[in-house]
Amino acid sequence: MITAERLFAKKGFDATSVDSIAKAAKVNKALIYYYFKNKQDIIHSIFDDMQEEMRGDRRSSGVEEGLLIDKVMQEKTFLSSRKSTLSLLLMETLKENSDGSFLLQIAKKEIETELERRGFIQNSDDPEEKAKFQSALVHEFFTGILPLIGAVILQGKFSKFFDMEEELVEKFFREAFEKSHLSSHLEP
Amino acid sequence: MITAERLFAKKGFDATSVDSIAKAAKVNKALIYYYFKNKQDIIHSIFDDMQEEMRGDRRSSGVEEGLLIDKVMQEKTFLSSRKSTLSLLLMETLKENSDGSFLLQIAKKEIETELERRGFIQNSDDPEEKAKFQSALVHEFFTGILPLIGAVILQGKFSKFFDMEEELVEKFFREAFEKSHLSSHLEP
DNA sequence: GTCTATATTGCGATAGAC
DNA sequence: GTCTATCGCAATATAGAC
Repeated sequence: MITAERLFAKKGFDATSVDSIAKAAKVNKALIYYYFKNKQDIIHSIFDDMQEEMRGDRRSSGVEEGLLIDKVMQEKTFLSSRKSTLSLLLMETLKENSDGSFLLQIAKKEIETELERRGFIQNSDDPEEKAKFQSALVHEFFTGILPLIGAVILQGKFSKFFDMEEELVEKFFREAFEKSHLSSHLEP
Repeated sequence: MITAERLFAKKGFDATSVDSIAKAAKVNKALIYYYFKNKQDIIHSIFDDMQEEMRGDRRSSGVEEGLLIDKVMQEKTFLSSRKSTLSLLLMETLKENSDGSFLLQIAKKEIETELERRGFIQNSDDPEEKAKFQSALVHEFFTGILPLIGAVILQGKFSKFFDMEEELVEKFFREAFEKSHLSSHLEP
């Protein structure tokens, strides 16, 4: 499945044949159809796995102390280990056909955990509290998660295209993210 | 071609057959191959058109005065009119196979124009000046362009998923973008 | 320039032996 | 569970009449 994931990320889901997956994974194609109902089922399983992994509290390994930006960059490093899945997830989300629920589901979980930790109240009856929560939700998704995912996926292409060392891009991204998103965190 | 663009954005490039394009555009399939060398040539033409359109100074119609955030939201409205192309562009950029040059080329043009307007010096011999420019480049791309494009493409899905009025999402995005990206604009 | 018809290949999916 | 062989179809692309 990890082979399929890599191929999907490379050429896109629709341009990747089950034949090529079987060949790359050195297994028989019929075997794939023994474990997966059809091609869609493969990508579906990949997304399910990702969702599961995000649910698990990998943050337990992280330090609770330290600068916020350090935690974010640690999160970025973790996401980088799932770069292929993220690419694929975003690609499929962009299709108008898709409702984007896989990506948004994962983002929702991440953001809500984060916001509750910071003292925001979800599902409040007070319209003002609710608005604050929604505002923070939009803020986190569009100026937090999106740049982060974008950096994970596009940093390499960016550094090649602009002929900059990847470490330099990483450093500048760190500064930019801290100055823009992190410094604009709202109080609940 | 605008029909092809819409279908590509809907199901993705590879999942869209030339047959379906011909049918949707109510033209003969062979006619498409008369005007375009092959399927790739269609998407290539779409991207070329986009690049051309971005080169044209549509900004001439915009006001020079007014709040920065107003200009940005005006830019966002313009980009929304090219939502399909943007989706397609981003989808193709995400493939590891792609070098992402189409999207980055367009972004480069946009950012460099913007940065020079703000007094940054490109291609300076002074390493400090150069670093400032590169830092701003990273800043603009990852915390400026990316959230903007993301909002154009995903705002609709976001509002459906979280059951919020699209106008409300738009309003919160405006606030978030102003507080995060715009307020962190660096001096040259 | 625009159409019909068709060549040709590649792909998803399955049957059935072991 | 794992393999070979193959079916059926859909997709890209072109030939050639008008």
